[in-house]
Amino acid sequence: MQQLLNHIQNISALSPGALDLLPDCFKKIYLSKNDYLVTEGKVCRYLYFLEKGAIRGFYNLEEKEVTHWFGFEKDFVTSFHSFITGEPAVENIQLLEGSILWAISKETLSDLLSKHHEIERFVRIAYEKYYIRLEERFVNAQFKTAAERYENLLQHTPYILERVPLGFIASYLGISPETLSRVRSKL
Amino acid sequence: MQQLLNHIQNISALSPGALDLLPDCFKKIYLSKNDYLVTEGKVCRYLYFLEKGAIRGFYNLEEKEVTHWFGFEKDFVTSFHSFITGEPAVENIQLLEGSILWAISKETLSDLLSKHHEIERFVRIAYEKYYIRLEERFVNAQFKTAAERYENLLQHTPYILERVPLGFIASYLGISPETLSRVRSKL
DNA sequence: GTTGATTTTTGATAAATGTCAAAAGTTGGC
DNA sequence: GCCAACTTTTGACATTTATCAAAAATCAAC
Repeated sequence: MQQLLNHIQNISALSPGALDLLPDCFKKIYLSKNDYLVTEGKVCRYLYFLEKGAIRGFYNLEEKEVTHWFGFEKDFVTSFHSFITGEPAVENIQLLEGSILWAISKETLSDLLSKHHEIERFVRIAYEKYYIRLEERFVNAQFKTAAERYENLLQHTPYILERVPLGFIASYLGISPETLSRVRSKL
Repeated sequence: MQQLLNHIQNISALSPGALDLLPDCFKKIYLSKNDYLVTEGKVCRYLYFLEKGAIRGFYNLEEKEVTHWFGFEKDFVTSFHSFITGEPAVENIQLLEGSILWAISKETLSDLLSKHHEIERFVRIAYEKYYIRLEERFVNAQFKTAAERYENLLQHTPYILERVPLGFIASYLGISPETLSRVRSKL
């Protein structure tokens, strides 16, 4: 819990009063490798903070699993579209390692946001960071070659390589495992 | 101005008190086709609401202009990364048509956000909508073929075709103008 | 309307990446 | 340690998309 509180404080300082409310709002969850956190077709009503572990988001596109993001320590994770809109998730979220998470329900979060400007502010600022991160990935995905995307990953998020099988990374980069293998052999 | 106020109310209801503050916070701007709103290398200190007109964001990648987004009526536009971080913009924003915009400075907006929970809330909700929009584009960009991306545009944002030259649209879809032309001839 | 500039299309070819199949390597349970 | 399952690599080939060049179409200013 302390790690979550620290992470929040890092993004936007909260008053002791607001901070004290948080521990009761989150529920600790332990999950094993390969467990599912979110399943396609079901509404995702929780936002999670990943304290320890690794996780991937993927969906099934024409018989194939397409992994489109990874989460690690200190990431907030959820099926964002489903969580926000209340529609069924189109993606699955699965554990890559045994993990420890903290879950907050949409209702509890909404309540916090309504009652505490400083928590609303924290979320607003967190969104800015996540938006910028996604924007970078978007540009990378659409306008760079397979080799450039891989080099970019090496430079900016090399820890992914240590913790995720190459097949998932290939998918994450939008290339086939064979192409990734060839890109890697030429470096 | 009324259009801007309506649009904000549509996203998240504001009290009359908060709403009354807004007109003085925005400055009306008229720009002509081909004018620049944001230029690469300069810090972008304003957020804009596009009341009337059309606009594109692009950057120069290896001698080539890469258009990565369009804005139309009722869109908030800015060089988001630069506006949020205060770093120089890496992109350019250029008018595709003569346009009417409302500008708010970062300082003015920050002030509103700090003083009024309901405006912070509105921005938080607006971010959610923009995040979901970007997420959809990301998945589309990375995991669909050229033809699928074009068909997706036809289905979801056909008005872009009416107002933007095909060359820019090709770039927006991440394909060459020649490929776009061929995709179109087969439908 | 004519003309020059720009955009779009068409054709030929090249480069990047995907697919399929098989071999090699790795991993985890027993 | 061994075996079965899974992942990664390698090779041959197919497909998609880019590039270059030129023709056709469109646009904008006079």
